Amino acid sequence: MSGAPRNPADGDSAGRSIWTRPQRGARGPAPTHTRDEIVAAAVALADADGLGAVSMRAVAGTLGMAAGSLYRHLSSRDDLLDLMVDRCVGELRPYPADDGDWQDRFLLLARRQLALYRRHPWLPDAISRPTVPGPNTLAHFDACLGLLRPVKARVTAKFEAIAMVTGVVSLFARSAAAAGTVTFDHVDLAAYPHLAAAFAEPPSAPPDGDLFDRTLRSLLTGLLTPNPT
Amino acid sequence: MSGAPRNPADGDSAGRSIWTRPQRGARGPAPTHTRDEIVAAAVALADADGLGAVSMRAVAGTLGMAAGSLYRHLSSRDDLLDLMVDRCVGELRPYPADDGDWQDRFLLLARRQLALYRRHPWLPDAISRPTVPGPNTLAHFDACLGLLRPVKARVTAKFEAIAMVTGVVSLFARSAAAAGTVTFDHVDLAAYPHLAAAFAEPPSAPPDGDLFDRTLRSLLTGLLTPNPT
DNA sequence: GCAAAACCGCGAACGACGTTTGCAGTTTAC
DNA sequence: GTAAACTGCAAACGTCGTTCGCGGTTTTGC
Repeated sequence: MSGAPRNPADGDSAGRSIWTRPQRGARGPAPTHTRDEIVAAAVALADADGLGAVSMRAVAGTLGMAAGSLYRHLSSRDDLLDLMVDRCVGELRPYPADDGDWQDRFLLLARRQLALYRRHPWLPDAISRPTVPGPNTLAHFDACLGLLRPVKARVTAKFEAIAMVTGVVSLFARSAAAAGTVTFDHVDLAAYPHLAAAFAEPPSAPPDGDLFDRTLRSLLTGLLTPNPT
Repeated sequence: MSGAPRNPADGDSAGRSIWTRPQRGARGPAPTHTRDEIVAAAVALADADGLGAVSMRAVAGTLGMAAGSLYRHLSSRDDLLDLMVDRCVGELRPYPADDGDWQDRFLLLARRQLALYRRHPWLPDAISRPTVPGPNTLAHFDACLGLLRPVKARVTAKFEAIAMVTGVVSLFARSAAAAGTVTFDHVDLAAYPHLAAAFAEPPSAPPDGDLFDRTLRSLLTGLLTPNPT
């Protein structure tokens, strides 16, 4: 009988999170697949068919291995999602240098973040979920703090601003992904006068400036400006 | 043999969505539970243990019925979630009157929305999902448009502003629900200098004014103000 | 060198999930 | 009064995340 230990670093207190668990044990045969391969396969699956397509069986299947074998590399599907998130957040590198106008730099990073979320539409869903931040996520956060160094504000205010900007970027990505999904067909507009009036207007094209830019700029100045209190 | 029709209004083109499906058929015995009872039970379950606790078996169980029987009232779990959302959005009534300063009124409604999301922490998750808007959701949207009537802006701009405010309220609710969840323990801060510096600061309490208020105000003026373009 | 310990991948299984189906019983319409 | 429509139930299907025990492989310690 082989006994209790089934996973590397599965002891009482060591390696509780993915980020501290060794990629492979030091004793047995070489794994046929690396952790990176697994995460890459999962990301490809999610990019193609959404988060729901990332099942243990599907991920293992594209790699030609059995579903249970995945648990040699990670201890749960949540771990896999955490790894996927951090891998994609790594695409944000390199971060903008922290010189010049801080708001411009910050917006540049936010725009890159938006592009990232559009490239991986499942990312907002994977992030809005109790997550253990990985090295790339921490580095991104650190870079944001670096960009905000010239700003005179409390640290908590900066934290809040970063979180809010990240959240708003998610909203933009989501609304772009869901464009055309919401339909008001087959709705009796009689009971909703303002809605009916809105639809009666000529369907003017959206020629306003850059909504993303304007939104984030007003958000940043609102949150990180020495407010009169 | 009873034949094809299994659900009320299950024909070819009628009653495709919950909102057009009749609550019960006209022919058979009286249902032992109403649709409202089912939705209320599901909401109670979600309030207590989150969206994951809302399984067909659990909902049916608390009502003393079999899981499959639920499909006499709705045609999928997604339908149930849509009903739950709309039921809770109904708690936003009555809407503020559309006189006085429109920004104040709008913020009042947003604050009520935040309270709603805190009362039902699963709501943001249930909303961020392809959803068919129910009557209460439509009424809420209509009320928002009513409050924005004195604003001189394109309809699309108003739509965007409403969506953005709703999204930001979700963010606030989520961040409040996840407060203390994110932990930076067991992280080697050496690699993240700005993060380390931030934690080195005295942990000043958050005595800033009203973050919610400031955020939404700057957002609204940024989105609904005649911008110079 | 050699045994013990640790690790790898596999296939089968477990419990929970959403949903479907056939059936017996009940109510309404014609 | 008969046929159609509806209700609820128990059982089942397929999928999911996850666990378990098994042979086979590699390293450790002597």
